[in-house]
Amino acid sequence: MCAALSGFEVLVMKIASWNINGIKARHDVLLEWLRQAEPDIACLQEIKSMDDLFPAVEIEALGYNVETHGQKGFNGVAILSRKPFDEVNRGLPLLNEGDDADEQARFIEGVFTVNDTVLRVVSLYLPNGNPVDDPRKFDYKLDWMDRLHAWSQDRLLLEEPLILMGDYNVIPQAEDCWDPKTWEGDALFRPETRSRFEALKNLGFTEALRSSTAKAGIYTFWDYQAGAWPKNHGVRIDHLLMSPEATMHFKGCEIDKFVRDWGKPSDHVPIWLEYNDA
DNA sequence: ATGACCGATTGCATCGGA
Repeated sequence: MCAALSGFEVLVMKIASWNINGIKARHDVLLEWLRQAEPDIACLQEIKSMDDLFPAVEIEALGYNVETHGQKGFNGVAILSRKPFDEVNRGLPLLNEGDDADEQARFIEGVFTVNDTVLRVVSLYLPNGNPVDDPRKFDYKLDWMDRLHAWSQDRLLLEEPLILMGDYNVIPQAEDCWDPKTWEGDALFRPETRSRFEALKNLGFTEALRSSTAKAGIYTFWDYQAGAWPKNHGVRIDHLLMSPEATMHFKGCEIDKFVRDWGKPSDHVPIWLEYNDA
């Protein structure tokens, strides 16, 4: 109201991340959440679909541009945006030339224009890493985190608003899970994993949720098994990391827990931030 | 009573997820 009266418009964008655990199984739930939550940008993980089979028609009918980086059966990420994409980059670069190619679709970057400035948004699905004694799993996870670190160092040199959002498969601290003892030794909670997440943040990122609250027991994932949801045995593994230039626009962070109570839910719930574009 | 999982695949069992 005041902004309108004073002659300039303050707009707040809603930018969300959600591991939907399969677009085929979650199509109707996703559409309902898009209608209710009305995000301006939504980063999706685990679409479990090839690009040309992604059901984009009804999503586009709600006003979204759709860009995917998918593969058959597993993984796969996407970005839905009401703003047009200026640029899309798929896949996280390798650390060294000659390294084995990464066949897994876990990373997509969208570039947008907001009030004549750049906004970069990444949807990422970091490897789970279990079991830790399998190098194809845990070493792959740690290597992927090293690649994300290197890519982020490079991007931060641009000094632009940049938001890295997604399913990190990282429990940052003991208070981010129901029972730390049950997670000891798990790839999501191993010291090698948590120290890499800390190192990534220490490049200069601000974690949206933790800049809003220090409360324990805030979760974004509840396993389908063993009544984890009704018992509130959750973990906080979906994170939003903001570059300094993005943090200046940060207004708040929320988790759409209510979606976990809907029929046929994903095991993750959406997490989103408000981005003041003035 | 005390909470027995879910999604994708060419499948009617297996894998991957966390």
